[in-house]
Amino acid sequence: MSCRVRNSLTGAEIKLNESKLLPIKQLRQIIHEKFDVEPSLQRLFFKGKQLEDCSENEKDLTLFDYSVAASDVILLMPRKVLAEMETNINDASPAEKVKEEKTSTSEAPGEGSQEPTWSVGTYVDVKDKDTGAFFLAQVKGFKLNENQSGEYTVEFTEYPGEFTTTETEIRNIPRNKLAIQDIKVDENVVVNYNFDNPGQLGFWYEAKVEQVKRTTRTVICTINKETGCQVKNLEIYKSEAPDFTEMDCEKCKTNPKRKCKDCGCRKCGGKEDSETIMMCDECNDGYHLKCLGLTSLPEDDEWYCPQCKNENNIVCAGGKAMKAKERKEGGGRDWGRGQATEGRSKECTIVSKDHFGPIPGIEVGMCWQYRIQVSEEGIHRPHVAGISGSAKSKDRNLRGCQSIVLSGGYEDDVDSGDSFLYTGSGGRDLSGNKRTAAQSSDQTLDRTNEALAWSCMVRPVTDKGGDAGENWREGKPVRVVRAYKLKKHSVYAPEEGFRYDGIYKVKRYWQDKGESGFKVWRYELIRDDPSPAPWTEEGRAIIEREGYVCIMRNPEEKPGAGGDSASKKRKSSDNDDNEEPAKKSRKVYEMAEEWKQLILADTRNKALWDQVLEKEIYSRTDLLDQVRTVLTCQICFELPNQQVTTKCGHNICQDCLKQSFKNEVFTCPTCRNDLGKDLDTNDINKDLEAVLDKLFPRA
DNA sequence: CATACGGTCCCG
DNA sequence: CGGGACCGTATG
Repeated sequence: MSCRVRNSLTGAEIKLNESKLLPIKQLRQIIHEKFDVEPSLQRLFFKGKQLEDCSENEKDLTLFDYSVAASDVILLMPRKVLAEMETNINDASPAEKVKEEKTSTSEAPGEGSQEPTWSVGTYVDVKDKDTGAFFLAQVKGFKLNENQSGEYTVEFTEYPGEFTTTETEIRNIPRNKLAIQDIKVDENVVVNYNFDNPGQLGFWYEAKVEQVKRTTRTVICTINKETGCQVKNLEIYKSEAPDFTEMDCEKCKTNPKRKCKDCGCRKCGGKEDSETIMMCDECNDGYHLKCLGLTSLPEDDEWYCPQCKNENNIVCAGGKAMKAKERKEGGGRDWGRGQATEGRSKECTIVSKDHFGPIPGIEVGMCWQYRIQVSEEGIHRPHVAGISGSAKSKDRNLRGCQSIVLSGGYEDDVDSGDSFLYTGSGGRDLSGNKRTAAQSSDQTLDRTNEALAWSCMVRPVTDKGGDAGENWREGKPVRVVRAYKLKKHSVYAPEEGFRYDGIYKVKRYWQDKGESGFKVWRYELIRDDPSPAPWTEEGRAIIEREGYVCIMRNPEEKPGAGGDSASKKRKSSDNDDNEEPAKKSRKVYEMAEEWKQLILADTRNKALWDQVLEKEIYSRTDLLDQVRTVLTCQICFELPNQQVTTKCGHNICQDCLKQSFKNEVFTCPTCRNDLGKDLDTNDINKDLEAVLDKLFPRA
């Protein structure tokens, strides 16, 4: 056995020539000798696990127990005895004058009298030169080096001794978690990643986003020049890198005081008056208005720098359009950017994919702008298909159709509200990558057609059809959604979007000759739902009372046009004092009174709830997203279970917390505050539990 | 791998 | 403004 141990903070490594049965206790002794770190201060990691001396039944654990193989590397993270970390952990107020401390490194600032970005005493994140990961540290001193850039002395919380580092290696502690929709390609973010064992908890790194996969809520990014690192959405924070490092300029090290044409104005190199720097929509280079000879912002939405304007005789709308042209010859069309092809940003998990019957939390009359949202809610999962279900499940009870959508796409459909005639799918020529087409052949009783037949209580299911007669209610419950497009054929269609109309049952199914002349499968469904239908007076009253409105996916966008003009012409300036002329009133989501009461009752999380409620929220989904974002347990990255609320105002699963304490990690996983050993891990926040049970009902 | 009652932009 | 072409994506 010849594995290695690496000291994560110094980068030093030792090679072990011991047996696989080396007890962890003895490993600690070896490390003590070689690295001079006492066993009690050693935190040893392997494949995301922290090595422990013995198992629960007091048995000594060995390298073998952790499956450490030759060529593997065990990481040593020395732990400094946690000094009372006092206050101001998150108080990284920039550019505060350094107190005239006696620190050996503190010299009289040079003539430029550059001020430090971080003051002495501040807790910050500092990049470890060896691993590239960021660790909590305290600023101890500051001076200017010969290159006129700042040099700091810092002390890591978990490692003894002082280190010098440069401004570019220091960040404010990240504390803004990013929702998946707020993560943009090419942006810098802070992620938790484990190089040895991706997917497991690791260290915090700064990463550049390559790709956002909203379907799986994961992000592919580049960490330490290693591309393709996959990170779960909930582990991603906004980078707190100071503004001037946003591009990480190679030339000037993004020093704000130095002129640089790469990261400043292309013409003069200056970085002052950043709010008057315009960015070219083609090459993204910046130019001062004054350097262009302009006094005000141009009227046009797009703007191209002199170079790009000259290079392209036909001014084209930037990268996107160019790419579309490259993709396909002839015409240069630009498809596939719409909601139809966007993919899901989340998946309903409160019920399984093959769940029959209503979805907890989804009421008759609720309405969404796009099919994809209906899919996200778990009501009707397929993206395009009208019938959801399978007839091929091993478990006969799972054969059937969970849901259908009435979209008016089949001419043989007849809608009478409380009952309707539905047409099966297929019999269409979809070649040429189409999603719909005219009937051009006979439909067969397979796939989803067969599934829908299984929803009728008649057995066996055969291509002779079936009629349940009086017993129609014994069929499987089918969730029914009506689309606005149905308006053409039916008065029961919603005004806009896709509306959940409740449970229907398949009374009978039979083969018939369709209007097209080809054979189609037809189904009669009858409503069987305790909630009144949306088109009845009673139903309308409920919709009114509960405030169900069509939930828009992009509330910012006008309902009509699809034009997207990201009008961030200017470089982000911290305070936009030129207020937009009174925004059009948008429909804001009003949550049910019952929810509000429960939330108010959770007084321990008042700050957190205030934070959620002060945001502009447009829909129930929106609200749940926000709640999920602020409440996610930072250890397991799920919504907390049996959660304990810390004094610093964060929520952790009881089990996660206990495990953390067992590993002698006593810092809050969210803000790294010292939780102290006196936090009662049995003090479950029942008030929060009540809210979570209501907002995220379990199946 | 084939299928699918979306959604968008282009064009007439 | 309406119809045609056709894109990515979830599902079985």
